Amino acid sequence: MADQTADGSLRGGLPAGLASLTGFQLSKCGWWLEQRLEAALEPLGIRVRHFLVLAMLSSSDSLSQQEMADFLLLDPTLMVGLVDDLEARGLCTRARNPSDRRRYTVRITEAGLDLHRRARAHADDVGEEVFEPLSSDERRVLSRAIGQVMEPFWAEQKLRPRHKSAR
Amino acid sequence: MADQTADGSLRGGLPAGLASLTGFQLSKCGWWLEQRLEAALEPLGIRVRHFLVLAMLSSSDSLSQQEMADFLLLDPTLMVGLVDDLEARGLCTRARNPSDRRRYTVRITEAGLDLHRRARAHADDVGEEVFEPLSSDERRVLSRAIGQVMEPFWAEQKLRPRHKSAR
DNA sequence: TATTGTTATACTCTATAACTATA
DNA sequence: TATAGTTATAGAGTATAACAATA
Repeated sequence: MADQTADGSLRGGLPAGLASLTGFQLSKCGWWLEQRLEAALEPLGIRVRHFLVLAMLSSSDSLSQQEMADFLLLDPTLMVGLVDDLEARGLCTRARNPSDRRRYTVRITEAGLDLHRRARAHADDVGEEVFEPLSSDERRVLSRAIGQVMEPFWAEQKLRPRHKSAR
Repeated sequence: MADQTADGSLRGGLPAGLASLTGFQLSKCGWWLEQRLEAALEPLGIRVRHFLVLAMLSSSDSLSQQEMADFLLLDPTLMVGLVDDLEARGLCTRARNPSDRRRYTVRITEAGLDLHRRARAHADDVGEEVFEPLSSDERRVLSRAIGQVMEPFWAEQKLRPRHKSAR
């Protein structure tokens, strides 16, 4: 490992034993991005998870609460309050699915699309700032690599029975 | 965005609105790595956070509990029990720092170094599996990119006063 | 007066269990 | 019998506050 100093720490002061763990750094990077986005979304009156729901709905005609819980790796009981919040603000609508009346058909509204656009702009800004040390080429490689790494995860996730999913 | 299907979802079924958020994927990737490592370390009788403490100590002569809490972004009160656990198993030692008797001088033992080596091997195995879709070149680029992105974070973290740190 | 480490407590968040309605 | 959604509750995890010892 390069950039190592005499006392075993790297530039920035992180001990080498930690700095050399890509998983640790990646995990904290995800945490950092989330914290910054949480702060950036505060003026819009939503949390990151609301934004993620809007992001899902913005690219799908409609989704059920269960489907959304699966994608976000959240417990289905948490989706209740989440969709409640969005519905109360007119950002999405809930309607019973005619072909399976147990399910809701959740759809994003015009107001929801608008808020999503603004929130997405904030998310992109945060990404710009956090990934600023990288060249645009490096950013593309990073983005593509993460997507490629996660593909088998999402595929496996899809096959897993709901009631046994470990979160 | 490539690989998009008619209904707005990507291969693997993740809605495009989510899949295109690198931050979301990166965040879940960190979560996935952590979950898998948690499971891999169970036979060793330690959790990921114990491993991270050992990893720090393995590359430093000694550290105080405060320093370790800062590096791991954990509340200092949590370090008490964590070091308790390790000390009880003979994996580290606690001694008062002679030059500042408020601080502990936490040092890793031979048994601690041995357990760290075994845990690190598990961590590397998990990394191998998760990053398997990438070429070794891509892995190097990814690892280096994450480290580069996080450098300013750790530098800023170091400067931040302890009692005001937001976690 | 400020800081390290500690304990006990309060709080936040999430999962669990039980329920209704649909299938 | 199983699943979608809901509610209330219990549990895990974390931070907060207060303290002792030291600087």
